[in-house]
Amino acid sequence: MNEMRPIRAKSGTNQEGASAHNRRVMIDALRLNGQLSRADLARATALTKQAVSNIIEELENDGLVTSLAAVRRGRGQPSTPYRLVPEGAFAIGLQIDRHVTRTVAVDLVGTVLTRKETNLPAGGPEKGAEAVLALIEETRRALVKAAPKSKDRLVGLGVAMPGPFGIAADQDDPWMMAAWQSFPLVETLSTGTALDVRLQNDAAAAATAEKMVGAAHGLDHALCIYLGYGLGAGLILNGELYRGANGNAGEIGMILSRPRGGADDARAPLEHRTSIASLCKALDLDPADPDLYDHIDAKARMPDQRVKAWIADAAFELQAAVQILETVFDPQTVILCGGMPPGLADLLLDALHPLLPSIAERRGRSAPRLQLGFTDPWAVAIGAAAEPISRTFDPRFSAILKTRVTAAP
Amino acid sequence: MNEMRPIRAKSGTNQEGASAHNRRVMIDALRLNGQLSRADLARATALTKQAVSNIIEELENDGLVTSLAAVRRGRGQPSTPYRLVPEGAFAIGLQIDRHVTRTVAVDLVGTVLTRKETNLPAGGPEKGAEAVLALIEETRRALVKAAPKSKDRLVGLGVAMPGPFGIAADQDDPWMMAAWQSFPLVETLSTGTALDVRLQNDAAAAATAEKMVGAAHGLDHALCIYLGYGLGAGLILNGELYRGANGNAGEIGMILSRPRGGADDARAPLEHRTSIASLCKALDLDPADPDLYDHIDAKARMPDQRVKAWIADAAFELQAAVQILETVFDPQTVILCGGMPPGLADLLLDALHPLLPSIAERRGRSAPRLQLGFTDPWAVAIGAAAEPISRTFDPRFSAILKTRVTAAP
DNA sequence: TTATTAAGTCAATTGTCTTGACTAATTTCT
DNA sequence: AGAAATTAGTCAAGACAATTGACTTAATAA
Repeated sequence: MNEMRPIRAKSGTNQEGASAHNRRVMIDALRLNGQLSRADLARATALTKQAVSNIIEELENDGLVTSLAAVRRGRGQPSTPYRLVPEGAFAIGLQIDRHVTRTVAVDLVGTVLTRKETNLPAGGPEKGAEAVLALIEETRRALVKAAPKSKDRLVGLGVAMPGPFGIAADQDDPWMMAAWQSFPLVETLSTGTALDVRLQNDAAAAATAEKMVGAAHGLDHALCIYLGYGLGAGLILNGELYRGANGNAGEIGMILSRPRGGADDARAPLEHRTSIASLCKALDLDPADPDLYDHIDAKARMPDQRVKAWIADAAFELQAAVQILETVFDPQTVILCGGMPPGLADLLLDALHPLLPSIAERRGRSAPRLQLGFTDPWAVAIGAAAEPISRTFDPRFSAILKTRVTAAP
Repeated sequence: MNEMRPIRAKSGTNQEGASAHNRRVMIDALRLNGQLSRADLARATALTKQAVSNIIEELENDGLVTSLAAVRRGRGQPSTPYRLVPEGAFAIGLQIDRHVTRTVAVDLVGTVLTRKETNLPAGGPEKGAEAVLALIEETRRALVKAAPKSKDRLVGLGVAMPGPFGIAADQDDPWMMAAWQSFPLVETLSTGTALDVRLQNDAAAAATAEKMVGAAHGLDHALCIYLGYGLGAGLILNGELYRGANGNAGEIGMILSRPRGGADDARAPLEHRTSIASLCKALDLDPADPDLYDHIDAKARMPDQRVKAWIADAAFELQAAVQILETVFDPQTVILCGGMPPGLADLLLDALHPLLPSIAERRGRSAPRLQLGFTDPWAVAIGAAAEPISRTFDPRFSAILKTRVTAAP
């Protein structure tokens, strides 16, 4: 009788949605400002003192916030500040990369409590999935040992791996990332761990880390360029990570552009020239070498001609990338991060200046156009762990709505 | 006593915020689906039948929706569909461009009711502001004549002009756009018209038009490349127009890239090669000529060598721009629009194919990677007029919050 | 004719924020 | 020293909007 076309509509909300949002706003405000009194919170959130009082009391009962000693702030009754309780929530992060697999556990404020690293057995996900589950189990045990409360307060498992997802990928990748990308990893880990599992690409995870405990803390519009084995960008727009229609937003390593000295139509992916993979190629390093980081570190400390040439090339491309991202997104700042030795990062940042002119050159900037973020190789795993915390506690549109709008990775 | 640092926090919400959101969700659903019954709406929005009934009754009393004849849909009581009432709201759009100033008035569903065009007196905003106010007044009168209800139902004035805003601009622009860009236009128009005035750049306006009545209707992730006198992009992300930290997001005409055949470091703004301005330059046309459109139309119908060369050049650059945007945003589709004769648009679209490979090439795409949007020169003015409608009636995060978070243009 | 299904209403309930009056603690003014 | 002003925070009642569950109405299917 009826054609049964699907009805397209956004979800509605109710008082509980509003309440959930307000709880998140309180937590966000405490995270951003360190400590605030109930009156501070009322002013900052435009809610009434009474509403704030009720919510704070609830959060205190839930073990998410705690009061500090009263402070006198001039005239009037002294205020009682509140702060987040780190042990209020925990999450585990998993990074699957080509040469290494890492897990970390973090608490509500982003402190790292455990970290583990392993090399997956060759053979892709069919064999590797089991090892990954074992690693997570081990991490969980270590976390419970370090923080017994975590047993009931684990909010989820965040997974980060190189993107893009859902695309016919390079088949000539010896680390079988393509196999991992098409493997039903989220489902496998969900059933294997009974945790809420979400997947993002490594650049997005790096951006999540920068947002929670790094240079993007408190910024609503920030872009993280992540220089790892590949090249990507994590996009923080309107205070939330932007994923795009298919979870592949920010894969700037796949921008096609002309190499220096190439012909007009000789277009190649940016990450062929600007990534740790390209550095390894340029320096004849073995990317699978467990001591790769130290080798690169040594090279960066005493750069020879080949290192200098790679840096010049990479900086040339990154200048363009930064200018493009600034022009397209109009962000407050761009953050350069990646799993590389600090020496290399400094050389690269240096070589990027002066930056190309862009609309980001405006009077009264508060943040620098480009700054260095985490270069810690663990940043991606930390960001992966930060995602469940962010999803559970940060204010976001989808958290208000009745049926959670989940974007497929 | 106290250091008085500002407290950073997001705004809270309450039942009224939730209610406002639900109203918007209903209107959005009716806009997207044409007509829906209360039961349909309840299912689609995850609200209860009763809640929907109350909201719909209220919207009907407010003159925003109306019921249609009951329809039998198989077993069960027939349902009563509702649809939007076009006369429920009106808005005026103003486009200030280099050579021409246009106003249009639209209703709730985006139908254009009046359109006016004028040439501003030379001398920039000091002299032009008065003429603009007069034009708006004239439009308002014409609108009231065409739709008497509009007198009490005018929700705002949307203004579109070329960006970027707040940047030290080209001073050698004979049309004094720089002067307009630094002129306090919003304030002047606000006081002069007593309307709610908001400013956006022309590409954003074009995207707003595409979203309300064009190719982006119902899409949550779409990019509109706007080829006008300059070159820009309007970004629809998560169903909302993205403005960036300073309202300049999408100014892709200012991407610096190497011209075909140029040296590696010979970087120039994209719009120097890809814009109607560059076309005029290439064809020795006078951009201020009131018959410019017809001249270009004639050229496009019988393209000579110079036209072909320009198209090849522009398409070469646009291919790269589309690939960059797809890679960075991972949208559902990219829409090419602009104020140009359809013949030229077709030639351009043709020359853009085959598109460069990108992550947008995935199985099961529902929308084409690139499609043609409005080429109507009035699209920007229509988009400007659609902005107040969208701001007033579309679901958006900021509409739920207590203190409206307004981004400065 | 009867059962089933679906749309939509009625009336009471619930959850959450708001309102306005209040208490408490501190500094500033006289 | 005492009074006034200011600020933090609580108490209790009220308002608002969605929910709940029973009900009515109207159609098709058996």
